[in-house]
Parts: sequence; C-alpha cells; structure tokens
Amino acid sequence: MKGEILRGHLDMLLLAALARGPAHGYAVIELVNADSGGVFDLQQGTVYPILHRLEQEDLIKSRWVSHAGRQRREYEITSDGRDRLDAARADWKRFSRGVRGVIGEAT
Amino acid sequence: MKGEILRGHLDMLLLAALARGPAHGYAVIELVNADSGGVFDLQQGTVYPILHRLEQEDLIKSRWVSHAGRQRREYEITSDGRDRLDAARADWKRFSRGVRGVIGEAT
DNA sequence: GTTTAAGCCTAGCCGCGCTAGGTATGCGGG
DNA sequence: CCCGCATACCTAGCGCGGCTAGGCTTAAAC
Repeated sequence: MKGEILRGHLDMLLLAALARGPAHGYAVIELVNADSGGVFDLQQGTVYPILHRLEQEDLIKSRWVSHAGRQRREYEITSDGRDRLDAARADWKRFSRGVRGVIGEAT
Repeated sequence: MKGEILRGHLDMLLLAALARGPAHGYAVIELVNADSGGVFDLQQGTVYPILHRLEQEDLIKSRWVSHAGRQRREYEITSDGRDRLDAARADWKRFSRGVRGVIGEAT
C-alpha cells in the first residue's frame, strides 16, 4: 500500500488511537497497524515526529512511565485533541463522500 | 478542505471521470469538482500535469478537437487505464476500510 | 473595446511521510 | 554468560506530488 495516500490523515489516525486510552509511541504504532486490519504499516520514523508535533500543538500530552524496568513515554489525548479528532472525522466523512461521488461506488 | 489529503488519490479521480466518457481537461476539472459535491476544488495547475503523466503512462490518450472554433485536447481512457482504475478502486476500498477500522466509524 | 469565461500550459516551492540510520535495555535460548 | 531479538526511543535528510502563481489565446458578452 503506497504510503503517500496517508497524507493528511495521519494526525487523525494517531489521535483516534489515543482516544481509546493512553498509550506509548511504540504501542500506538502497533495499535493503528492492527486496527487497520493490516492495511497500514506505519514506521517509527513516521509516527514519532508526528507525536512530537501533536504534543507541541497541545493535542496530546506525555509523561515518562517506567514499565518492567524500561522507560516509556506515555501519551494521552487532551480535550483540544478530541476536538481536533472530531473535526478530522467530519473532514474524513466529507472527503470519502467526495471520492465516492466521483468514483461512484458504495464502499 | 486541505489539498494534501488528495495525495495518491488524484490519478483515480481523473481516471474515474474519464471512464464516464471522453472529455477535455477543463471539463474533467469541472466534472470531478461537481461529482464530489463541492468537496474538491481541483485547480488547473494540479490537473493538467497529471493528465500529461497519465498519457505518458498510456492510461489515457488524447487528440485535438475543434469545438466552436476553439481547439480542445480531448482525453479518452485506455484499457490499461481502466485496469488501473479498477486497481485504484480496490486500493481505495482497502484504504477506507483501514481508516474506518482505526477511527471506528461507519461512514 | 474591454472584461469575462473557456481553454491550454509550466516552473518552482513546500510540506510531509519515508528511508535509513542511531541508541539503550530486558529477556530467552543455547 | 552472552548473543540475538523484541521493545522502545530518536533524528537528519530526501523525494515527490500537488499547489501557487504565473502566462498565453480566442470567443462571447456587455
């Protein structure tokens, strides 16, 4: 699956994953990849920079947590993040409706 | 609507428009924009270069047609183009299914 | 006769995801 | 006991595709 088609949708996907509950970066990657049913195959180099940006935009916040003697950065979505996610879902609906209108398919 | 979300989907949209029947570039733009229900707002600078590339890839072919004393380049989808369109539709289904799996929505 | 719409085109920018690298630690098996 | 693998974090820099912003011509409209 060509990666570039994710352009502009990744923020939504990561926010949606974190809306399910707090998680650390590595887990977010596996969550999204798993929830997509194997369609996506996000790489660390794709996800970590986005998480940092989302945190700078106050859409998520993080704290270091030790787990099994390891340090993890656990991310949690903020209320601004939920607002953004709602908006992104609405955009996604519009977008997919537009595509369906052009290609003329139900799914 | 942020434009970058179209990344990787534009070929499909243009091929789908031409699968409805031959059309010249300007008409393709209006067709896609209209069929999308006003969701998309493709610009000439976006579409023309893609049409040229699609023609180089033998997915569409063109000929000059005079219409009301004007010269138009009329594009027509090839059988390779239809194959590509079918593949793109399948990719779209996979992609949107993946997104729905992550964001957890029906639409 | 000049503005608007219909048509075509291209150079170059810019942002974002990917590639490809780097680091450190815990655990299981040989 | 130590080697490899999975876990877990990070970043510099590339590549490319769509957009911006321009330019050109001719027919219709005012």
